[in-house]
Amino acid sequence: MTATRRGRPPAGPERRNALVQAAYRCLAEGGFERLRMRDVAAGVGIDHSSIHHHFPTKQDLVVAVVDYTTRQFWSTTPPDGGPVERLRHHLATLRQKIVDEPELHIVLRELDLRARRDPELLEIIAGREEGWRSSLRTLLTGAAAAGALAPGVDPATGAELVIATVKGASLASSRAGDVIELLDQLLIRA
Amino acid sequence: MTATRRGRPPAGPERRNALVQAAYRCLAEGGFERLRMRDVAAGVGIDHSSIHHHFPTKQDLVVAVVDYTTRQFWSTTPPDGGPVERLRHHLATLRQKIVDEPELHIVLRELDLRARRDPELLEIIAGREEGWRSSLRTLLTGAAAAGALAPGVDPATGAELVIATVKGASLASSRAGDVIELLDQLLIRA
Amino acid sequence: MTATRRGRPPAGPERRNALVQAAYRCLAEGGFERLRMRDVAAGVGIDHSSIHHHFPTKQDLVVAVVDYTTRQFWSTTPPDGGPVERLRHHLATLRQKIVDEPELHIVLRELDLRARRDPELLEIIAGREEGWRSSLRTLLTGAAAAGALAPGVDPATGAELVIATVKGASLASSRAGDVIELLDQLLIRA
Amino acid sequence: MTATRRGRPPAGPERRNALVQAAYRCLAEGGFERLRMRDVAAGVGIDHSSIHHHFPTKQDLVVAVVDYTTRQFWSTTPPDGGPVERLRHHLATLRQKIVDEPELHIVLRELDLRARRDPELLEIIAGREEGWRSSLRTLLTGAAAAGALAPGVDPATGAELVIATVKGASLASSRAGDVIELLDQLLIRA
DNA sequence: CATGAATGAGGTTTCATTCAT
DNA sequence: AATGAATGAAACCTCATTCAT
Repeated sequence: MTATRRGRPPAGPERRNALVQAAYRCLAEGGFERLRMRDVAAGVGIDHSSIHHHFPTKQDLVVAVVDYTTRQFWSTTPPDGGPVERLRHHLATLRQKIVDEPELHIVLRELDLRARRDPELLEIIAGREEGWRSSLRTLLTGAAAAGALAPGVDPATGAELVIATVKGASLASSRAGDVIELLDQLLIRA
Repeated sequence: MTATRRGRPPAGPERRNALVQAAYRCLAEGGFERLRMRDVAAGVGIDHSSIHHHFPTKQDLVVAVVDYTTRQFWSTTPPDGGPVERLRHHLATLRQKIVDEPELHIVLRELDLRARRDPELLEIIAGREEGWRSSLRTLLTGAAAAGALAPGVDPATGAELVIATVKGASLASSRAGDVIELLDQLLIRA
Repeated sequence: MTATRRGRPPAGPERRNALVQAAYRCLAEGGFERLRMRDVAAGVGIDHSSIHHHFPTKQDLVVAVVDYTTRQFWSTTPPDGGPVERLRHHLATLRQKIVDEPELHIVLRELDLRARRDPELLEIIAGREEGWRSSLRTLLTGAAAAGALAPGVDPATGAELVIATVKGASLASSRAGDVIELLDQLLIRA
Repeated sequence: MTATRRGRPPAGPERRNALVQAAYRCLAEGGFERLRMRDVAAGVGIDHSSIHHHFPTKQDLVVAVVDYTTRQFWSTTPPDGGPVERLRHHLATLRQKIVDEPELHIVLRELDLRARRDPELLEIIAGREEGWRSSLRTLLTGAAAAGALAPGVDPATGAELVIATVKGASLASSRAGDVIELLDQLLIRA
């Protein structure tokens, strides 16, 4: 067997990922306000000073977490089908994710707030969000062309509405399902 | 005589309010992550150890800020008129406030996140939000009765949609105006 | 009796001075290499974090020590008499100080080296040394005018020789007495 | 064949020397206060943990640097000629070295201070200095016998004066030239 | 009420060193 | 020999809090 020896944590680049995920969990639990290098280290079972071997500074770790978290969110496999179906599917996926993984969205909201005072994070997050935005616009434009959009809805503004509602709904995940369903209903013609 | 002493900053309950407002400003600028008793004290020009005469502990100050901030938000003079007009007016007021005072809403989002780990805050905030919620329901029910609500919209769910959208829109105040206008348009029949 | 209560360290500006002197002692014992805020604090019997109440940063403390140490050195009451007597007296005083308080000069050498990488210290030290230098020049010029200087000695260069020899001699205080005596003998005509 | 392996940095004893010289450069730049194994390793392009294959501990490296540095200084080829010429030549050489290589002397002063708290270094340095001292005494005794020494100068004390002045002068290399020239002039009869 | 001094827990980071590979 | 990962002690600094004045 070529398995790694037991009793030793498997080092290598996996350790880096493990740290990022541990930091993500800390963030989900206590927000930036309570993000401590010690706790992150404890999360993977190493000494807190060892983190600096992988991430020279706390900010470096934070950046990695932002990258990880945003990637986590915007990695949806786009389905086939017409624009209306794809839009519906997208909204359904969002709804499902908020219900299934509420922490992910909580962390994303935490990032939104942090980015206001951290240009480095802002750049990453804004970049990722821009991808989402343009994707939404494309879907809405397609739906509009198919005559399936509620009348008088500008696709660009519609995209903003979706983004805003999803973000706001994620702050109260228990009601998020109904909210997004209603948004779907109002936005797309039956 | 109950006159304030001459030559001294007017202490008393005004000092308490000043501290709360200073804390609010700190919160708007740096979030809970960077809320420091020292900075709050500096904001009103007193020594940081003096805060404890007004608020025994930091948490006490935070509670007071939550009270102040939520009061700030839900202090809208309800207009006269029919339910539809009142609903429209309410949405317009929300839109205006987000655009005019974006920090207020940022602080409210900060509170939303903090409340997840702070039952004391949760109670206050949830209480205030419940007021907003029931008020929205009343308006929407009235609008529905007047036949002015989009068909198939449950007033309770509609209230949640408004809350979610307003919260999410406040995270990007520059686009909030259009988003809430579109929400109005989709929700209320012309 | 208006004496300060026993059992409590007498606070006030004395504490600041006590810290500077404690830092001076640490410096004398271990040099900058081993200068620790903890040890300085222990030297006056307070918690190490309390130092920051008096000196926001370590560098601030270091600057204060430099000020204290250099002041310590260049505070010689100039005697009356002719230039030759004053010069002789000055050299005798230097000799005495090196023998009596070797640590003072060790610390001064430590400062000389540190100042090479610390512009803030350099400014202070260079300023003080310039005072010494010009004072030496004056004395040597006076001695030259009185025909008491060794022939062919430029007062300015003579001042540098005194400075260099004193500094070097302080590195081996046990031999410093004889060295400075010899310097006196070579520099000043009997 | 004892040839070095191709394509690899020539390891072996050369690596050891390279490390010592890198450490010397670090010392010249930042003193003991800022001497870091990491920086030394970076100076020769290897990982910092690899140093320990050549020097088990930092102190071992320091000892090697002391040996290297002191050897650097006292490796003067003694010239032929009479004692007076040899003395003059020696002083001229010292002057030249301070002017040409000021860092060498700065490092030596750094060592003088460190040796006060490090018996191991003290032994090495004192041993080397003793060689210099006795050599100076011999030269001065010779000069005295030739009637070329300033009257009333004890060779032993004269040697101390030279040592002290050279050390002190090295702390301000820009003025060292004139100072040592004046010392020569005062000590040796024209 | 306000302050200055002090505290102590805890934060991030640094660094020499060790060890398996 | 060299490396990457980990360690643990220790460094400077921050901050809410307490207390005597």
